[in-house]
Parts: sequence; structure tokens; C-alpha cells
Amino acid sequence: MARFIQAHNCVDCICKNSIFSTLSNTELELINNSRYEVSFKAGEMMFKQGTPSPYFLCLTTGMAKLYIEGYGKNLILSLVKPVEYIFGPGIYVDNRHHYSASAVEDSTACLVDVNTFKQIMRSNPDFADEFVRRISLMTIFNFDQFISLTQKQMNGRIADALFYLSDKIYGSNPFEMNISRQDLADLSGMSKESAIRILKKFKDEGILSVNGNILHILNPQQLKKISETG
Amino acid sequence: MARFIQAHNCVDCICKNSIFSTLSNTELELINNSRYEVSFKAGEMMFKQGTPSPYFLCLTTGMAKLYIEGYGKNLILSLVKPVEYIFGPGIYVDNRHHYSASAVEDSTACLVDVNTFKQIMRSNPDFADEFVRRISLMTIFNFDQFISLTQKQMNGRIADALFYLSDKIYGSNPFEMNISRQDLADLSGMSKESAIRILKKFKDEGILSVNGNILHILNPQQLKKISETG
DNA sequence: GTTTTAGATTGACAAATATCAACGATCGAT
DNA sequence: ATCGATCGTTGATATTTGTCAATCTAAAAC
Repeated sequence: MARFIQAHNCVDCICKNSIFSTLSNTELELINNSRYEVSFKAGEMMFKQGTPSPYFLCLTTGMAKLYIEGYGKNLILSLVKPVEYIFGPGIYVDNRHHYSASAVEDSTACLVDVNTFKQIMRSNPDFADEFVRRISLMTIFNFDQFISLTQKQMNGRIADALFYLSDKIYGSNPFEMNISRQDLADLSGMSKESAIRILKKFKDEGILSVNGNILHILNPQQLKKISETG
Repeated sequence: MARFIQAHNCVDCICKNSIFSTLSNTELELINNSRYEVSFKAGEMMFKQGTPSPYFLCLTTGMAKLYIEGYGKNLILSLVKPVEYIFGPGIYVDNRHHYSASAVEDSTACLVDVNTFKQIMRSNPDFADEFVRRISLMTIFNFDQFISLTQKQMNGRIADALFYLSDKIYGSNPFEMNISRQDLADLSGMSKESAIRILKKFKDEGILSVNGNILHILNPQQLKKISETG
């Protein structure tokens, strides 16, 4: 890992996230100077829950999964695709990661120094507003996950996961999953076997077509209903 | 509800939350001028999920529960005691409440205008830092809840809820719960009947003494073990 | 081309949990 | 004091979900 790339600089980077639209060229230079770029192979861990987080990470290519390592099991919080920032809540609390991140496919990312980030947070209110807005969006997403995982039965949870993948992550239907069945289970809070069984059930009912990792939601209305009735 | 009190002003208020230590007297005056105080009877709703949130709320006396209204069931996110601020993630997103709040006992609260708050956020970096730190703490707490609710069995979840009540909320052992069994169940993501059964089981095992709403954790070590082994 | 190996799948079974129904206790309101 | 209503409690039962073991791929390694 950690192959150094540094292909360009932040000021005219075309893959910078929209949160940076609030930054002046001077501020972008600041970020650029405290930044370096690394690549990860599929399956490699980007950072681990509990370790210090002296930088935060911007995914430029590939895909990552963010997950909490629990008691023997993992809980996937979200998948991240380019170009998206990975903000952990530890930055302002204990400088630790509170979840782990792994590359789901070969990926590259920019690492930006946390102190530079914090400095800009203090000097640029537009940037701070936008940052708070983004972590608020994550919190709202977490609430939805909370309800899905604690109040719905397995059918509804898998339905939610399928919509998440199709709508939010791959943006297509059919879509090809680059995550394993275990990952799908970790995203839905159930065992791998249960996740597989429900995929099969949806397939038998004509709601879904399953060909290896290529999934096609054939009857979104009915799947929506399953999501809503729990 | 909404009995007007306005007993004092923010500048020399003794019950202001420590987040306000970063504010100048001028800023406190600003808040004071956009603030009003209301009282709620036990059981009354303070605000409801989905409604606009033109202000945020600081609980000055009593106790509140924050909960997401899901599919027929509720999920209690946290209990709030004085003097604590109730920040919703909607303030920077859609100006809506994303959870509901109810008074668990007779309570009073200050309502502070959101725009005044946002204005101070932009002009006072220390305050903004502290605010971000606090919502980060909430996120970390939510992660812990996530793991407890999705990866532990009922015994472990009730154990976690009991520690939460004893350590974080009432700060004593024994403690008298001012929430119902249903609330305890909503806090642990299970049915009321299951919550009751586990309390009884803990009682039979000598881990806990239960007298109505007075609970006493008799064997914290063993309860901790139950929390850890799921 | 064969061997390994990790992931996917399936079935049988056990464990965890919710639901339903009944009953008891408690607290206000009449 | 009595009536209702709400909350708490318990038991019986059905449903949901996980675990274990076996088998079956398919891709990577040799």
C-alpha cells in the first residue's frame, strides 16, 4: 500500500469534492501542502477502529466500506465512492478512528492533515457551515439505518440494503455488487446465511434477479412495500 | 404548556451549559434576547419528528426523552437532563426535527432561536469547535448504541440500558427510574414483555433488585460481563 | 491441468424473541 | 369507596433468526 502518486495539486484538481468550493486558492494551497496520495489494493484496510487519526481521507478512485467492529461481527455503516470525504467523529474528540475502513476494490485516496482542516474550519465560516451540514446528513442517515436495523425484520432490512446499493451507491439497476454476501449481511445486521436465503426468496418471488454479483430489482414497487411493512 | 417564565437572563444564568463558556457577554445578550422559557408537564411532547425546528432547546429542569418514531414502535435515542442542549441534525439540513422529544417529568426549557445560534457559530470559532465536538460525542454514543442494539442479545442490551441509566442519567445506584417499562424496552430495542422478563431474570439471579421503579444493580461485575458477552 | 482455497449455498436444527391473552396492581377521577 | 384506565406481569405459543455442518462452486496458485 501507500504507493505515492501526487499527480496534481488541489487548486486545479478536477476530482475535488464540492465541500471545497467554499475554499479560496490560498486555503486550497494549504491543503495541498499537507496532503499526500496513497493507493490501496482491494481488501486492504485503510485505517482501523481505535487507531489515531492524524489525517482524514478523501477517496479519489475505487470504493471503500466503513464499518464498526463489534462483538465478533461487523456493522457496515456505509460504502464510500469517489469523490467523497471520510469524516470520523473522533477528529474533535479523541483523535481516534471510531470505525474501520477497507478498500472494497483497488482505490486511491488523498490524505489531508487534520490540523490544516481544523485551522480552515476556524477561519472560514462557509466551510464550517458546510462541514456541519455534512455530518448532520450522516447523522440523519444513521437514524434511518437505526430504524431499519432495530425495527424491521430481515426481509425489510435486505430490501433497504438493496435500495441503498441500487440508488445511492451504484446508481443503476441492474447493478453489479463489488461486495461479498458477508458484507451485504453486515450491512443488514444479520448472518450471511440469512442474507443469502432472503436473496433467494426474493428471486423465487420474481422480485429480484440474481446472477452471481449482478442483481436486478425486477419489481421495485413490491420491494418498496416489503421495506415499508418491515 | 408554554407557560412563560423568563426568570433571569443568560449573562448571569447559573444554569447555562458549559458550551456557553466560550461566549462573550455580548453574545450571551444576543442569545438572551432571542430566547424564551417554557414549561412542560410530564408526558407532554416538546417537539415532534418531522415538524419545523426554528429554535433549539435547552432543558433547565426535569427530564426529557428523545426518540425516533419508527414503524409502530419507538426507539429512544437518549434521555436528557438539566442542563443540556438538545441539538437536532436538521438545523443545518432541512430545518426539521428528525426525532421527537417528550417530557418524562415536569420540565422547563429555554428555547433559543436557531438563526442566532448559527450566527454565533460563524463568528466564534471556539464555540463552533465546541459544538462540533459535542455532536461528535453524540455520534460516538450512537455508534455504541448501534452495536449494542444490532449485535447483542436481549440480556446484553438490558445490561447496557441499566448502566446507561445508573451511570449516565441518574448518577446513582440504586436509582429510581422515571421512565416506564415500555420506555426501557424502547431504549433496548425489544418488546415491553421481554424487557420485563429480563429484569425479573436478573432479579432472580441476584444481579439486580427491583422494587417498582427503584432498581439496584447488586452485582455490577456480573452485569458488565453480561453486557460484554452479548 | 490439477490442487487449493475462499466464498456461496443449502438443509436441519436450536435458540432467541415477539405476540397474544389473561390477569393483577396502581392511581385518578368520579 | 368505587370505577376505569393505564401500566406491569406472567404464561403459552408462534415466529424469527442464528448456528452448524455439509456441499458446491469458481477463481487463484502451483
